[in-house]
Amino acid sequence: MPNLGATTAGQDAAALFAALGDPTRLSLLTALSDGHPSSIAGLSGGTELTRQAVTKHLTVLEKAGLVESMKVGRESHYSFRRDRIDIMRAYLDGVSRQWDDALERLRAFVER
Amino acid sequence: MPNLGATTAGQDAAALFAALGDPTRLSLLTALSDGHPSSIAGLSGGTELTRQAVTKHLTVLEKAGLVESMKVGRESHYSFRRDRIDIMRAYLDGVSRQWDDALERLRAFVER
DNA sequence: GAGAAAGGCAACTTTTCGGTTGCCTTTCTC
DNA sequence: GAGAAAGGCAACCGAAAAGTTGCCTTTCTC
Repeated sequence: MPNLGATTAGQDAAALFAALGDPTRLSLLTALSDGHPSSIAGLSGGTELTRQAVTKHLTVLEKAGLVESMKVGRESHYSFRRDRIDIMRAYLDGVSRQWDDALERLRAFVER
Repeated sequence: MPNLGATTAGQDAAALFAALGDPTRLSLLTALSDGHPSSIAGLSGGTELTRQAVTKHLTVLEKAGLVESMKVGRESHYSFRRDRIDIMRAYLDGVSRQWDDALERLRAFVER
């Protein structure tokens, strides 16, 4: 009965959430969220991860649009894309608002 | 240099995001977010998925705390937990606020 | 009480994911 | 210009995830 044929918006949101659904990627994003664009070497330094592992995670984040990269000389500088965070927050707002509305309808129905 | 040793809060948030990072689960959650607790049969009806597949997804959602179940006769009724959505929104707020702060510091530095 | 509806349990297959290793190219820097 | 630093590319590995099938139990309902 409910529409389970994942909507387009749902697909997008799922891709974003999936990108965030890994502790390492979330750490990378947090590291980038301080505003300093960082190189791959800079981000993998101080970790037990190999440079390639970090590269893969950054690629996932970039494909999800949460991060963007720019070549600077021999380095790749990654930076945070704030607008995408807003998209997800909007999605979560939508879900919880829908929930609020449902509670409201339920209350109205019960009190009638 | 940056702290990549995934924080506790980050771990929690990652688990929540991971639970949402699948189109099917996101659809299930959206279906539940209208406030009607639904049975497994009700949720899998109208999908190409088997009942067991839906059950697995619901288990994932329940372990992540996004959903709770209650036995009613021979049925299991699943419902949405709104408070967990708030946790994720708080995380996203934190990330984007940090970003805002960084921009503010940058602006202050440039204008000095 | 018999058949059907709802679902739990467990084994199994296939795909994806996180990660590593090895090698090659590009760009610095002395 | 030679060596080092930064990183791209591709093959490979092990574990987890997504989904299926088959069978058994519980609860309705006629």
